[in-house]
Amino acid sequence: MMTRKEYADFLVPNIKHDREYYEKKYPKRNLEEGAIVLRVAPSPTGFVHFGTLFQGQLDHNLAKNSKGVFMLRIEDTDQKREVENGIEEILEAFKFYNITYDEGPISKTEEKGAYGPYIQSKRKDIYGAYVKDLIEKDLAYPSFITEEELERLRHEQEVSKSRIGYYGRYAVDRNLQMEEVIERVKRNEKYVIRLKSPGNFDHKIVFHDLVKGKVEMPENDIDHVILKGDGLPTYHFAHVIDDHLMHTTHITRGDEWLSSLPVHIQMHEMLGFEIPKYAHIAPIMKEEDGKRRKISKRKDPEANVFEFKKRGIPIEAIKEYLMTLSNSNFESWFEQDETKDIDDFKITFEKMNVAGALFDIEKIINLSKNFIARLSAEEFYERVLSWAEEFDQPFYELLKKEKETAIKMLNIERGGKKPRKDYSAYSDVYQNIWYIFDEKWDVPKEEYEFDKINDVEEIKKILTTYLEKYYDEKDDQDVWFEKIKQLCEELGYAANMKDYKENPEKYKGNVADVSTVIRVATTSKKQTPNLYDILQILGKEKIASRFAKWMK
RNA sequence: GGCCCGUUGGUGAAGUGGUUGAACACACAUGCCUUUCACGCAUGCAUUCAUGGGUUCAAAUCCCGUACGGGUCACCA
Repeated sequence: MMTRKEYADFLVPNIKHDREYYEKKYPKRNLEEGAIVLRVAPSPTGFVHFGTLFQGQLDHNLAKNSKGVFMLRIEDTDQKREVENGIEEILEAFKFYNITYDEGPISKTEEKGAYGPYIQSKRKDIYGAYVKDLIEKDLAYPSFITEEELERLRHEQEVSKSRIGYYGRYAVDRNLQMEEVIERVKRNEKYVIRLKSPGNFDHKIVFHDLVKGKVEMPENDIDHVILKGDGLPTYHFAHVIDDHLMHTTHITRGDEWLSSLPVHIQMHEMLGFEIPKYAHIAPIMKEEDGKRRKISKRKDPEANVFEFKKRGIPIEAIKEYLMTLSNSNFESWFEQDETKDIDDFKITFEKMNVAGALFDIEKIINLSKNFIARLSAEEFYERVLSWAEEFDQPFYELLKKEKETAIKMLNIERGGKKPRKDYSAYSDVYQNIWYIFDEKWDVPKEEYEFDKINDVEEIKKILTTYLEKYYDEKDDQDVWFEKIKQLCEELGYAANMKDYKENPEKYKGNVADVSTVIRVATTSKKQTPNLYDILQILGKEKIASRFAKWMK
């Protein structure tokens, strides 16, 4: 006959330390009053999800503003779903988005912080210690029931319209005698460890969630698996143990977890742990066929944070968006002074929306446009350059070679109170500036976007007259435009729009039409930033050679 | 099906019983400015807060029912 201690050791063998050891190893944190401890805990099961970033940003902000601690923990207890490089991708994403954590893995083998390991698969001994403690106290038991049997039970319950699950009279293994268990284990039968739930479904528990407010739910009476057949814990158990030992004060997580709150509370109680505060965050939604659903890794490319990097949307824009989703009053706070550090905004749980917001790429693009417009030409250039290095190699080479021209081009109508807002991402740049580079300047005549004036003789006349009689590199913009007007008058076009609108029949056309001819001849496009600036960047020689195509 | 959570314009939302004639931002539309585009400026865009009932002198705000949407009921997180 075994003692309960020996029994626990028999069921969960090779555990080096006991519960007391770990309790002592991870003492209470010495933090300031009001400091909160949070963690983001993604699973390495694929690309990094937008929601993970959202939560990371949120937790980081909350921890920073309370002088608390923000941790990154990797929840890799599902070996079947784990993907190669999953952990590295998470680390990389946090690094790229510049969301820094105080504790957590910094590579697959290294980590920082005194409450680790921060990768769950490395915490097996810890979970084992606590499972054994529960078994000793007869609060957990081995269960031999197979998946097929469980499936049958489920079916039975469905037919009899009973509540589904392994609980109460259905939880037959909870009554197994020690002798029988030992016998079956020795016969090599597979088993898991289940919680011996003391709950009663007819009893209600009332809980206060930081986001959802008061929540009332039935007590948990299901004997959930806490240790799986592979020796790793389930999420429920790992969460309770880890957040207890890491002294997490506030659990932020997606609201899909709300319904398992009763289990988690129960586990805390059974283990004698203090219950942390919970904040169940609404997921980011997506609309499809008039229906809303959670944004999904599989169906929605924009759920992958890498997509924004690839598209060249500044991380600052993404972060602003995330902040707005967290607390909508962020926007007006930030508007007052867009140079301030967004981390200084204090997010509060109270202001978080209880319902899931629809993902809005238009809003992100708008934020991105505004952010890019505020950048100096030099900084914008550097950002585009490093983006191109990774995603558009030929453009990268060109930018490097033609740095000065590129910066001049990016600088048009930049700075000042009302900057241009025509770049929504780094990937927009090439299509807007390519024509300034001689290397790219080889446009077939049919691609020129001449508009109202498209008669070759007339074009030739305008260009020739302009170049020979009016164009002077040294003119400032006002003089330059005066001369364009003079050109118009000489050739029978209205020099200003008002005159033209009053008496359109008196003129061949107007100053806009004439400007368009010059614009198209130099850039091939009828829509460009300020023509004067473009002509200045090119210089007389290049202008002349570009005009030449039409002057033969 | 059981158990939970939610519902204010196309979108994010403000709103916590009475100056709400429902802020603000994005999107959209129109106009102005203008050498094109972009910017900027102006105007418009929910006669009403899913819906039915109730409480109240007064409801988007409080209560109840209904509908719809979402989540969960795994040895996945």
